[in-house]
Amino acid sequence: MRHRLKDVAERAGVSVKTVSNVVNGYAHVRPDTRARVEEAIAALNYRPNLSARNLRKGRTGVIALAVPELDIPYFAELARHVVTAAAELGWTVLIDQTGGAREQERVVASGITDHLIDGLIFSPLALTADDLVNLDGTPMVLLGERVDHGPADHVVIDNVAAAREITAHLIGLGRRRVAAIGSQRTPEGASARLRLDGYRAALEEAGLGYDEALVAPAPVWHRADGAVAMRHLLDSGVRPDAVFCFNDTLALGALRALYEAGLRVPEDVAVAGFDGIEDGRFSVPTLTTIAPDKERIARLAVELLANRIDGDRSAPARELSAPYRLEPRESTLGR
Amino acid sequence: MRHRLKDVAERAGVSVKTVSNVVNGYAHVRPDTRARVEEAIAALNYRPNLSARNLRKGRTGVIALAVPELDIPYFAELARHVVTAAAELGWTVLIDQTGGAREQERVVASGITDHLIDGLIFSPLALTADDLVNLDGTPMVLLGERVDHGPADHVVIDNVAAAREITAHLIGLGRRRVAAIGSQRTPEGASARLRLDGYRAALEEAGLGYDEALVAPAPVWHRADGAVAMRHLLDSGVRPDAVFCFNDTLALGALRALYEAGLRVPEDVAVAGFDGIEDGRFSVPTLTTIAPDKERIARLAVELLANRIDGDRSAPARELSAPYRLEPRESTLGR
DNA sequence: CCTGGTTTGTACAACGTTGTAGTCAACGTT
DNA sequence: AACGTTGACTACAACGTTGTACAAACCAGG
Repeated sequence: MRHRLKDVAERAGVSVKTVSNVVNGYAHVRPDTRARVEEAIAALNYRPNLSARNLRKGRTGVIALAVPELDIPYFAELARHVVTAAAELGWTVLIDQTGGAREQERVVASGITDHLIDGLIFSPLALTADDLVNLDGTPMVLLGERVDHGPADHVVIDNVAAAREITAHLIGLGRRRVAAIGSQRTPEGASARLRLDGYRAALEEAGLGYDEALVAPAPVWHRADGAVAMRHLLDSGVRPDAVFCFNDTLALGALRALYEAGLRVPEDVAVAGFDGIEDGRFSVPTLTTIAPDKERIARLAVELLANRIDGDRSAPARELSAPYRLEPRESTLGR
Repeated sequence: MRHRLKDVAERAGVSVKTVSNVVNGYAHVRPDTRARVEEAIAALNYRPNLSARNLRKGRTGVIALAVPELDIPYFAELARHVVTAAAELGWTVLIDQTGGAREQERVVASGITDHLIDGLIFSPLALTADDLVNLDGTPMVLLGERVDHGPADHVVIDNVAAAREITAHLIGLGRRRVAAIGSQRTPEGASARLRLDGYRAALEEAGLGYDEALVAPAPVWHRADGAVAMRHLLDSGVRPDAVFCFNDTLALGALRALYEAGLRVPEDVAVAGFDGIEDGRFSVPTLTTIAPDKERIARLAVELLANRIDGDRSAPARELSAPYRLEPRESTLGR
């Protein structure tokens, strides 16, 4: 049985609005009145109807987080932090899975969730800036760099610098044939492009040539794709002595393929990933990676969104950068 | 700029209700009227206000999924399937993280999400049947077996039989000192209790004694806890030749600890897990596990909830069982 | 050409909440 | 004693939608 303000009001012998005032913490309510109302609220187990409140206020208290897939650990970990950060500001998070499909992403971006959400935190894979023009004004914060300088707020990490740093780490270990796994030819694969740029920059800085044959594409970045790409590299006869995988799941797949091929990591081939997922701390061997500060990313995104929702919606788009850390582990250092 | 039924009505030269009828597919609208209205809807990019619709209809089209932690792979994978299954029935899923804390779980169960959701799919860790009496009628489906025969619908898998089967698999390989990792003494740890029962049953069936010293507790079931428990077993000098871990993340931690101790898997110690998470297909070695049919679990849960929401709310609680499969891999079979 | 039923459309109220405007009493100031 | 100010509360309307009740236009059959 659900009760309404009216039921509480009748029980407490006051007007509906007074109950509303108590619920919302309005100051000018006599203590004894407040007590009576609170007693009635407790007795009836009253809970406000959010639909009605939203209708009246034009706010829902819900934000959406759209990610490609929840069972990619990076996104799951990110989601956890977003939910936590949002909860601190009194928001509930509704999670959308886009599957990374452009059409689905466009539907989400154009507000499929309708008036149910106050704002959107969006980690797009396939979406381009063009797809974003059609927004009907729902505030949005983008994560990652796939949509370069679109019309919305961004939280990014410096993919180029991070990729360069981890590639330099491999080179610093004395490796000379450093492969890369995860390149993408599609115009949407901006993260892949940036990480490839960083990889290339590090090679050139070290005076090593860029060799197309050492770069293996991966249309999707799952474990299985990493394993396939690694096998492909080994079969092609190029014999790398190190691999930089553009994310951690690719790297875990690559580790698996190397194990199956009877190669030792890092003695024969050093392996590095990107994302800093929890798995990498327990894999055999543990995985060297670039660990973006996910908590910070989530917090910045939520704060940007809050500013946009509560503040000036026509203010120019902001771009904030989150820090990352190189975490060297067994897959490059050995035990 | 957001438009309302009224705006569309004015543009099409009809009443608000007629637009509403078009939007809701009401049959008796003349084709030319319908066309005019649809033109206006398209021109204004009209989207219904869900808060208002919900207020009027008493339905929100949103269900919640409450899980302990999203970055435990099992729950992330489950969440993905629930989101997919719900989408097919036109529902949006709101994901709640309870952290497995009893207080938080109670808050969620008692309807923190208020009138925003039509129903709840709940995978509780710490909650007991007593905590569930206070529901204000929001339909709920429980996953797992932590709350035995509570007042709500359940989707379960046969934990005892599954645990017995995988333990028997270890024994069938000739192992005689089969340890277990993940027991819990708290009254809430029902899954742990059931899996321990299955483990014990398999031992007795094989004529092997149950040895308390071979059972390592793990208050939480993360990778790190599995590693700690495994180290503890090794240090205690009991020297198992196989380990059944009560979930896969514990098992991955155990694999890691065995690797650090210089022991070979499965030659020295065979390892088995429970949950069938994706990681287990790519770990070194790959992980033998019990794989519950998560897609089926999600689908059954969504269907049970749908029946409860649309149908008779006072019907007796139903309990459905989902199948599982033993998946033997390298961690017990070798390569 | 009337009758009775169906089709197509409209007006109004209601869902539960909160913002605005207002009432009335108590208070302090001049 | 008359005044404005403040505190405590209430009545009413509105948020955008849809169910109910009804009116008008249309159709078929006699």
